[in-house]
Amino acid sequence: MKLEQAAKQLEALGNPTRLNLYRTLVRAGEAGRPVGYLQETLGIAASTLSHHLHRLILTGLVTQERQATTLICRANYPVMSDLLGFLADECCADAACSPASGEVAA
Amino acid sequence: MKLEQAAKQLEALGNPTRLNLYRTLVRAGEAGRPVGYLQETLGIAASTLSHHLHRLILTGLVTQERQATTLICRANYPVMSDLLGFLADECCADAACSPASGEVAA
DNA sequence: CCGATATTTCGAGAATCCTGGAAATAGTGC
DNA sequence: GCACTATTTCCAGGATTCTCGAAATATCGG
Repeated sequence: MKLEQAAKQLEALGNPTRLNLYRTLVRAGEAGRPVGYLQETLGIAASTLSHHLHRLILTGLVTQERQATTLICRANYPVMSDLLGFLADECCADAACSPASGEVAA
Repeated sequence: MKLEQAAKQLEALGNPTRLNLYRTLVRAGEAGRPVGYLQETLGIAASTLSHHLHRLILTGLVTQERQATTLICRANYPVMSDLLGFLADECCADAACSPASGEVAA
């Protein structure tokens, strides 16, 4: 079910700490950010950060790559793009909501 | 804080029942749907629906209007549009993410 | 192999959420 | 005002979340 997955991703972003975390990663771009850097920047316990990071990774919104002892985290753009696509398609909120995909009212 | 509000709205949508509910309202368009209709369609207890509806209304994603004894619920497009705007602006996930708003990496 | 650094897992407490039934409230029509 | 329908509020139980500290794990440099 696509809806279930979208809900999970929205829920993952629906927490101030995680949304802030995700935003930080998006702004970091392709370079990504090490976990330790994020921990200092966000000012939360390492275990707490690990927990939130895990949730974002589970939904696919964030990926990790190991570089020696540090883990680099990156925002996974395509997944977010998919999510926005779902919202536009299923829950279109724009005035330009054309009846392109799926019956509008049956 | 805009981030706090965005997180609240994302959290409101981050539940399968509520996302489905919201989608139903979006598809209903300007006509909206009465609470009772939603309750039958979604197949959940009236009190449960009322609870979820309340959350969506608190975040501004849904509005209600009374028509005699029934309450008509409608998706509040501008709020969703604002939310998508925030995501595009702060957490841009598109390849076309230009460095228009805010420093990209400082 | 050992010490050092980076990160996760474990355990736990407080808070919040989700769900539904029962009772209360709001509004209508007579 | 009264019966009636539509909806919300109250209550409660079970599940999940959020947060952190302490301990465990992983990787590197020597």
